[in-house]
Amino acid sequence: MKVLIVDDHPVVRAGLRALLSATGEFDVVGEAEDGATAVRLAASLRPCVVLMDLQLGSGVDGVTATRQIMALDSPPKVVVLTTYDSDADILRAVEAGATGYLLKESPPEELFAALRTAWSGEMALSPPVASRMMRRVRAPQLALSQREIEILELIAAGRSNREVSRMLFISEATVKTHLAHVYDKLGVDSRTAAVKAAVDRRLIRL
Amino acid sequence: MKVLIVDDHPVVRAGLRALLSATGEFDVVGEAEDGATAVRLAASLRPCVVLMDLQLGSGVDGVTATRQIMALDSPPKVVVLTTYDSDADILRAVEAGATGYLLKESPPEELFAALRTAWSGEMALSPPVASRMMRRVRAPQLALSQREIEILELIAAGRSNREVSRMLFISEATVKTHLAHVYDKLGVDSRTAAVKAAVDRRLIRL
DNA sequence: GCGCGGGTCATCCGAAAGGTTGATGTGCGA
DNA sequence: TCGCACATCAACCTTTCGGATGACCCGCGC
Repeated sequence: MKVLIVDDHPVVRAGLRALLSATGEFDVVGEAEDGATAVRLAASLRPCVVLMDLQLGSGVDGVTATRQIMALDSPPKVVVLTTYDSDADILRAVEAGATGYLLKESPPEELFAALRTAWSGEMALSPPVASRMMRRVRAPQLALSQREIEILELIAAGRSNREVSRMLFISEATVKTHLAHVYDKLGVDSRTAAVKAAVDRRLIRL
Repeated sequence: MKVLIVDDHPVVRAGLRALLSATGEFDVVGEAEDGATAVRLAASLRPCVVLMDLQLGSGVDGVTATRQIMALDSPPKVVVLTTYDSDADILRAVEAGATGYLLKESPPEELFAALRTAWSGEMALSPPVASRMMRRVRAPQLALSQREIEILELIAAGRSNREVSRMLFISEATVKTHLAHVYDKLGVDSRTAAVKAAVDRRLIRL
């Protein structure tokens, strides 16, 4: 199975290449350290599966790269391999077209299994990720909407309501309304407390 | 050269093992996924060098594990391999007795070189790390005082100025004065932005 | 002694944030 | 088709925050 590795850490790339190659089952046809290279190599090398880290140091991030790869002709499957299991990351990755989402804390066997599953076209989620998604559908009143997460992330980045409103092309009143809903759902009454609560519950990442 | 790998991510561990073993120069004699195991294996396996990640998921963190390993009889060298190059992390690791500090974004050759250098007893710092150290000795005025950090941590926990003032038995005016100094030092103009800046620079933890 | 940084406090004011209520439109599933 | 969640906006009001001052005390180093 032809695999393309995308990670901004050379050590991790080399490690993954060695790990996958040793099985004999996987053939690492290329490596990319940034999003642009990833898209280019995905188009030219035509791998079966792209193993994608979400945290790429500079330039295009993993989600954008995934979206661009899925826009190719007969695109490969994309399996996200990352450190964090925040709602925001998972949602964006799946929305961008990722066929799998697993954590670096997973055992290697799970990685192999996820690559096989993804290649067959099935969605491959590691247990912690799957349980997060389950909790999300079971308790939708505690979950923030994508818009609310989007706004809360900008708040967490230190932006004012006005800045957020301009960045999202909406009115300041709307930002305040969304934030009021966020405060209500998280049981807090200030932006800073909301950020902490959201980080604690892994709804966003700082 | 006998190496012990300490990292909480099985995928990274397996990758590093494959990478190091492939050189023929390094012999991975063991792996540990947490600090306690790391100390135990360092004592029983007697590796030449311990390759230590600072971010261990649960239990003892990498700095503490390093300190405990250095307290052993004829301890091995400890080389820190981590993602972040924050002042606080570097200082704590070196203070704990680490002989090397390199980033996961370094090329594999640098990793090999650092292991050799550390084994020979020399300090091995990757270039970005070394430059951070240099900047720190040149610009010590960027550091927050203990009191300022104490207040900023409460702010990061979502407390209001009034709550902080009552928790620290000082007036609200004093809290505001301290915060104004913090904003000035961090180059921001709101509490949320200050929290983000401080977390980014590892001045506080969330 | 004097300067300097740190910690403490106060006042005044404008800007920002938060609470409340109510309204409109859209999409989706029962 | 009827709700319901979501996203959008507005007006009003209170509280909080942030900026600009100025002041006092303490410990430390030159």
